[in-house]
Amino acid sequence: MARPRQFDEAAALDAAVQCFWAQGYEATSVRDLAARMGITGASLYNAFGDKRALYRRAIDRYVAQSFGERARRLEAGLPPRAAIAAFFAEMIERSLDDRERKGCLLVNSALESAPADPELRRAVAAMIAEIEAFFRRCVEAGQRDGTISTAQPAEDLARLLLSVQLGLRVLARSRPERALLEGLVRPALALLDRPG
Amino acid sequence: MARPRQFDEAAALDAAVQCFWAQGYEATSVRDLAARMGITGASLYNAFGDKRALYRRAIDRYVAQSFGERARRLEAGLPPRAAIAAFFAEMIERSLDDRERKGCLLVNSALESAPADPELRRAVAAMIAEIEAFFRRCVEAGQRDGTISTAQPAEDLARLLLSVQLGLRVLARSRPERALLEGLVRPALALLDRPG
DNA sequence: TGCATTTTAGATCGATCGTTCTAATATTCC
DNA sequence: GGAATATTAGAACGATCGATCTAAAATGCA
Repeated sequence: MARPRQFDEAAALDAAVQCFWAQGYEATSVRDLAARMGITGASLYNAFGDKRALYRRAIDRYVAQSFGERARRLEAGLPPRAAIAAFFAEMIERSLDDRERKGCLLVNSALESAPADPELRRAVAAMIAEIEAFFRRCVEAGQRDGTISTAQPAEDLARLLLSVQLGLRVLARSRPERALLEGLVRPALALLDRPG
Repeated sequence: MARPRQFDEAAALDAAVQCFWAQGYEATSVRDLAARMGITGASLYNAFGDKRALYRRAIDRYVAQSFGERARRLEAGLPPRAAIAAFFAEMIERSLDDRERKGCLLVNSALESAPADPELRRAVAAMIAEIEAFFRRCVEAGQRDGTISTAQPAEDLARLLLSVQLGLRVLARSRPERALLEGLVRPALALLDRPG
């Protein structure tokens, strides 16, 4: 019927992720976005709606690619206790390799857009709940096969791991020091080994 | 020699704290600030320099009043293990009372202004290090008097507590649920009790 | 009281914000 | 090939951004 889209929508979305990730929502202008995405403002609005809708899609894509991929891979390939350890180890390496100090887009947007947009807030909360659910599945499986302590309920241990992960992401943006990050993960993992 | 300042500088700074706390740096305009502070734009620039300098002073004031006050009070009035527990308990209550979901201004600005302003970044990192030092003093004192486990080095335990605190602050903004926050603190405190 | 100095209020600066509009271009179906 | 339609590029919109300027008002010291 009509002229097909000339640019690669997925690649453009990846570029938008980079923008929002590096600068945050407010500090990223639509002109920044269009330039990095290699399209014009009109095409951006035509293809993605408005800035807010693009942000939402960028977050979705980021979470699916970074957390989703890692959770699936580790949960399928490693025993539960090792999957948790590997999850944190990968996060530390990612954080230390992050020269731009971008941190985690999900954590960033959890803070930046908390009060403003209720719908986005709910979406972010749901994504954080998915991370919690990953930890919980690992802890429960580890408790069943005896590799993780049952001194604390799986529910609470998963919540602790979640908060450690979020805290690590915050800390890494401010002080990306290996000793600091590895030091805090050590006692968290030791807690899982506690006899009970 | 000249006309004295007509407005209360401390009160104006408190109002600026409220603005930056609720909306973040980028989303707060100088006009917002001036209106909430009860002064005009010219007075704001005259008394505080520019928006960035005001932000910096607001963060300093916030940290001195919220964390500084609490750390001094708890460290002086409670045994170390109890001081840590009380610190987290107060933080949970504050988070659940926070209807505007403002979270912690220090954590917020650790993420929002991480890449932009190196000087501010260093200042925020130093303030976070002060929180770490508070935890470390408590853990070391508790290990000396036998109320805190020595199975993990005080250094690592303090880092874990720091990351749990930061994570709790992030989580509370997204999901301010008592069961969630209390659940994650429970295993963190249990780790301190571990025999060793 | 009068001079020096600072703070005030409000207009105003150029730049940039998110968004939309106007044409021109390119494509598919008939 | 021609009509219909979507996408393109770029100008343009009003609003708002951080910051400054101009006077007028108000104070402390002589």
